[in-house]
Amino acid sequence: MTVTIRQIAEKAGVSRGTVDRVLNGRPGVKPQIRERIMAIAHELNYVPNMAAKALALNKNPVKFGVVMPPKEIAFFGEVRSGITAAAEELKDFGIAVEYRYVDNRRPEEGAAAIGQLIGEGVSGILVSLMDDELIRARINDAAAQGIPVVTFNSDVGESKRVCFVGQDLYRSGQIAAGLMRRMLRGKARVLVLASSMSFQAHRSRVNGFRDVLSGTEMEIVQLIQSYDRYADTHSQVSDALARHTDLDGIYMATGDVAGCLDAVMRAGLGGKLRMVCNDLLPEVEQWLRQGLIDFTIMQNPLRQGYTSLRIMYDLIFSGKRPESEYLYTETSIIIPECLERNP
Amino acid sequence: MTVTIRQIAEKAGVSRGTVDRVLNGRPGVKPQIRERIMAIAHELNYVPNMAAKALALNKNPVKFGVVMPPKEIAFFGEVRSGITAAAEELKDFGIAVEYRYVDNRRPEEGAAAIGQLIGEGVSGILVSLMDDELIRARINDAAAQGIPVVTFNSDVGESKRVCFVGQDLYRSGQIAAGLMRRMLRGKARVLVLASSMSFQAHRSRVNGFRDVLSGTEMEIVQLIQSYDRYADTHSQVSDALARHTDLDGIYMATGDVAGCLDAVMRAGLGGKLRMVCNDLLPEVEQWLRQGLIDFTIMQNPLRQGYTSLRIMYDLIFSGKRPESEYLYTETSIIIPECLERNP
DNA sequence: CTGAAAGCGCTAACAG
DNA sequence: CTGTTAGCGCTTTCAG
Repeated sequence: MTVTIRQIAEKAGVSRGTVDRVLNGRPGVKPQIRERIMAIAHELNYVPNMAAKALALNKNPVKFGVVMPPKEIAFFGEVRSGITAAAEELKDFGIAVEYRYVDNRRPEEGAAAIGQLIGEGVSGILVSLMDDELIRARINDAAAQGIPVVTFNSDVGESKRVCFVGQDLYRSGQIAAGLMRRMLRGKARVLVLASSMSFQAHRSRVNGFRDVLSGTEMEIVQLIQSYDRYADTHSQVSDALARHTDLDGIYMATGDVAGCLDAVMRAGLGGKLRMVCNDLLPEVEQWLRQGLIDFTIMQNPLRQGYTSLRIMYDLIFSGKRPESEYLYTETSIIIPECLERNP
Repeated sequence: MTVTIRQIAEKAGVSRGTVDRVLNGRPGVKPQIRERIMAIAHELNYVPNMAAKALALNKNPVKFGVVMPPKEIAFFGEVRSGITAAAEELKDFGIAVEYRYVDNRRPEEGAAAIGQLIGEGVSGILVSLMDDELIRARINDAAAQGIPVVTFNSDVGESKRVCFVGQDLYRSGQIAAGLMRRMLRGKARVLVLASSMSFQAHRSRVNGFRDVLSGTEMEIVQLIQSYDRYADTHSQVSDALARHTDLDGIYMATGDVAGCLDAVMRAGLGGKLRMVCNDLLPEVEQWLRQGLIDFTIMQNPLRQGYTSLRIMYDLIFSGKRPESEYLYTETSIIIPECLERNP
């Protein structure tokens, strides 16, 4: 029924060892034989048996490296749980995972970590780091040595990574707009808050939001960039609230949610404006429950972690390349009723 | 590092074969020895190696049975995809899956299918059938013979199934109420549509909805039960619309969405009432896009299928019982912006 | 009731 | 460059 390496060997008139070499791209086989074996494998529709592979690899498991921000940051803790969940499932299947936690504000740290992992002979690397020249260079180094890299949660654009696993930011902007529309029917005026439009990643959400609203009577009265700084956010939002007294809602695409909310409260507008933000930081959960924020749009950090490791596993063990360069994890709409713990 | 069956054997002064018998509850070992081996296994913290198990089982894989409505029903097609996805991942790990598609309106068919699978010697059964006495009896038969049963998507209450994998219906009702509140602030009057309140499953959603609204100024003006019949739904909703001219929204907990929507359209109220329903049938997708329905609350059929098979696998292969009797899959809030296929 | 041995499909180390 | 061999940890005969 299922075709094995041995059958290929017999049909090709060579030994299992040789077939193994060919199938795993190891050196030291005459090109002719190599081709013949490949042809036969193809013809017979050979699919390697994972269990057997795993068992044989048991002694020196394949090592994967992970470089990410410290797991103490709540969000990344979740991501890591996803990775460990996948690792747990695959524990018996010949893999080991090596984590490196780095300060994401210091690209040289991340780059160094990647370099180290390459040195240690890992077979693949998962990377969640800022989009920086140093990082990109190391990713390309790895790729050049045949070590696949998968970026997760935040992509490193233009690099030679195999794929990116994370949120579709543009879509999350679209969804935010859809929610606003459903709350504010017809003519309405909204404020948009972003940390900075100069990064592609930050722009995407705003673009998604804008594109959906462009077909409606709703209007974006102002776009605030406050670089994630509380004081900056607070003062800019306060100004905007004073200027646009007829405001109906605020979309916090990125940036400091606390600064924005405090400004709204101080202006005595708590609960009067429709507010949509992203992710589920503890403060946000509070505000959601209090009705100060209406919706938050969430990434699924757990699945981001889980998926990235599985992708890497499938890539290394079955040579299965991901279906697309961008693997978007679901983004979900959250209201407090989603969070209740029911009996 | 990792402890093997052989180490246990050595420590106990018996052969690997005996240890295997004990660890897998096979008969034919003296109670004393059995206990001693168990003790040592415990002490050494033995965890079986899945890959090895799988490989050894390769010749006669463990068979799982699945009894469910025909996969031609869109929803169940999705569920099945989840099951096959899990089966695919586990293909090399010593399992095979046998499907039986039955007409869910005829419990005797389902019961017969379960009986057959038991006869064929499956090691576990996944069941998605109506909550009926015949089904319950067969599930209990299986359980009595030591064959674990997992129900998915729709539970069979009071049966000896190991656990249920599916949606938290009460919560989906809560979420619906939460969405209504966000669209209709303050005083508002809503209609609730259900197919029948005499089944626990159908009641749950309505209860969740009602419980959330009970703390607010919103009011349920009427609860319609129309038993999933189009004509019935259409006429009852039409009547209700005529009677309650100040209606603000409709929650379709279960029941015939088409009948309800047609009545609303005919009354000239298309787009004027806030509407929330469940699941994503093709018609619903249409109406969502047209703005006739505001939100739909979705189960994740794919994950329901995937999870049930994994649960069964873990149960059989590692003896790991699920954490709870109820394994709820995420329920997500859908607006058309969630469905756009972006470039 | 228990032990010994063969084998699941693949890899790796050592010979040739 | 290629073949041979000895496992990986567990299950499953077949003897005893």
